[in-house]
Amino acid sequence: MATVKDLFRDYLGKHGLKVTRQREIILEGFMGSPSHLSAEELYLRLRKDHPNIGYATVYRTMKLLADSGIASERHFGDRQTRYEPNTSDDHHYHLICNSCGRIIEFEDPKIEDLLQQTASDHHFTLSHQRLELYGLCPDCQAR
Amino acid sequence: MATVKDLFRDYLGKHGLKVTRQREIILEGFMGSPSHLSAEELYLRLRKDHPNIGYATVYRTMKLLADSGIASERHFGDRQTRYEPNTSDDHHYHLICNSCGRIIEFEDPKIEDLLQQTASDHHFTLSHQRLELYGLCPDCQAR
DNA sequence: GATAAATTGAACATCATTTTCATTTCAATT
DNA sequence: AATTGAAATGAAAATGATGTTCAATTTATC
Repeated sequence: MATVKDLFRDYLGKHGLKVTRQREIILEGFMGSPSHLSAEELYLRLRKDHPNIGYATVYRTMKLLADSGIASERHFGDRQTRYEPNTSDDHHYHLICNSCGRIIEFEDPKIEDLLQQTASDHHFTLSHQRLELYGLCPDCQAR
Repeated sequence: MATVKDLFRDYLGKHGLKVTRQREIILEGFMGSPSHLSAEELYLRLRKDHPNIGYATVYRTMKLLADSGIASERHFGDRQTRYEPNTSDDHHYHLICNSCGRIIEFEDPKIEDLLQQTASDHHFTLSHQRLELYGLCPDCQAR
């Protein structure tokens, strides 16, 4: 089976780009971290084991991961761009706690259908979608 | 009936803030412009008739409009924060063309119900939500 | 109208991200 | 294994949206 690493190598090859030590390290670091990290957060994590990896390289590589379809860019409330690995069963949405920042993912085929229907009604062809619910999680309500 | 202007004055008064010429000009400019303008775009528009209004003042006032509930901040694909007037019949969503940037608003009570249901399932109390569909509008598909 | 507190505008600060550019690395070839 | 040209790297500087500072001005209240 094609691993994510293979996918990335493929993508690089087909675009005249090179497989480098840094890109492999960054991909591994990304796959082995919790989802929704920002480029900076990933940089800080990688730094421990790889103090020689540059800030800009992490930014550049995250863009490549997004371009290659391995990751998706996400924007939540704050300023930073966050990345999450793309799963094959694509569409999921987010439930975000305003207080503790907890992020819960969920899916809903019924919602998905309705969204697709709406797009069709307006004669749009959809590329991607964003759905986020913000509120207080049970724990934070308790306080 | 209370106009938006009255609402804003009220808000300012109750918070020990002052009604100034600039704030009134900015509010009027905002209400008289297409929705989804960024602070910078509004600044550029206002500048024509009011060359003496400062950049920072527009930013500050837009924040006030958001705080007072008159406007809502929105983040679409790009970096800029955009503002839209708050209507009383709150929840609507956005359909955005990747190519020409056109923004279409829509509502859907069925979707709204499903979202509310999802939040309940996770014992979340919702504060706000964000739903955006990105794709190509009919015109841009034609090209 | 005097007064104190809030606001303004211009310049500067900030924060995430991007770009520049000299140096290094990769990969295809001799 | 050495050559070579294109692409990548890292450090520093640039960028772009937004925030903040501070002296000068304006507003609301007395």
